[in-house]
Amino acid sequence: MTKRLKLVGWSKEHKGQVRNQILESAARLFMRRGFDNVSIDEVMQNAGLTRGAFYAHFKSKSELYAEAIRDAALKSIHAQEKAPPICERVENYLSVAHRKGEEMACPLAFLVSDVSQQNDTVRDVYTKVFKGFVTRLSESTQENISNQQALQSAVLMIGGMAIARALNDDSLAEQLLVACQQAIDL
Amino acid sequence: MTKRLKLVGWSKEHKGQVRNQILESAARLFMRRGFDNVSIDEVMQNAGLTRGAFYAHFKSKSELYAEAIRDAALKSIHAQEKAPPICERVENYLSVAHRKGEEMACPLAFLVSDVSQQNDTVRDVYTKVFKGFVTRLSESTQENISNQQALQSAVLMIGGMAIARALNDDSLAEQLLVACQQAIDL
DNA sequence: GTCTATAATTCGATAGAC
DNA sequence: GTCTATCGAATTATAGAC
Repeated sequence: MTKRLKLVGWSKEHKGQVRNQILESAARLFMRRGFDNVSIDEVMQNAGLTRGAFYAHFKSKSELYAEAIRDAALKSIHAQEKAPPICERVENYLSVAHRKGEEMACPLAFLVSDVSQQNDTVRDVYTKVFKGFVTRLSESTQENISNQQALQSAVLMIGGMAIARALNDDSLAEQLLVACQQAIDL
Repeated sequence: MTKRLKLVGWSKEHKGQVRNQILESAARLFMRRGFDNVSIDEVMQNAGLTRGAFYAHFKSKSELYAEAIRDAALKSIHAQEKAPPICERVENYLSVAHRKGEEMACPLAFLVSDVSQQNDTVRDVYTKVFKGFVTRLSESTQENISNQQALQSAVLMIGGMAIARALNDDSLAEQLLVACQQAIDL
């Protein structure tokens, strides 16, 4: 079903688009239900394809998972950079909307303990994304904050969101998110 | 295979022991690999039994998961109360040993995102355990700290440990744990 | 209460036609 | 590259003997 226009070279572009569709479908599903509760069949259906086509793009489910995390992180960063003031970014991150995970979603918070059960490749991607998160946090401040302060803020954001998502008490969760906002002084 | 001594009434006690063995086996396995990567068969084998006996103690895998979290939390609390000074408890919690999860393990940190994918019953147990964690934190201090301060400290402990476990960089993880310790002022 | 046996699914990955 | 078909493996839960 590949679009093949030899004169225009549409094929390569098309494959990139399909790969992107798979990655977005995967990120959305993995973020909601974790690695094990998402099947390749489901990912491909949401991308408008069938199972068989999967292995032309990724060599395993685990590789897809790692790439989906990397991709979701890049897009989450891209979305964040529309709100330049750092305090506003923190508010957006620690928002009720983010907790519900309907729009943007940060894999660092949504998949913490999920990742800690995965192989080294996946955990390497997570680690790299986390380092980027911390670096961007310290570079976004006017006074150069210490690396330790950036780490603390990162924990309050990522950890706070992760815990808020686990709680089955909306009121307590909101209270928790506010407390984390207050604790972050940048 | 039940021990039935009608005169002594050993049977009920025996069932309690078996249930406890299952719960401990489950907690250890769930904490390491999450809900989906642990089979009932495995849990029962580690408890010295076979699959079929499982449903005489729990009505589903999900119920076992909830009970295992509750049980692990109770035992984790019991272990913590051997170290009265609150600062020492924080150090123990944010230790490299805890991150490796070989001895005690806190389900709040080890299963955060795992729980956020489970049903209301499981999330209710998690929420109740979390509330107890926060309450005990504020009551352990000499000056009555605010509820907000207790929430912030809880996030730094639980969230910090959860993230440290996901990272595939021991040095960075240790740095993170130290940063969380420093941020907690009780 | 515990065992063996099995029903009923589900899923990851591969093979081969187009 | 994408499809259909299928293998092989694993899992939850139940049934029935002891």
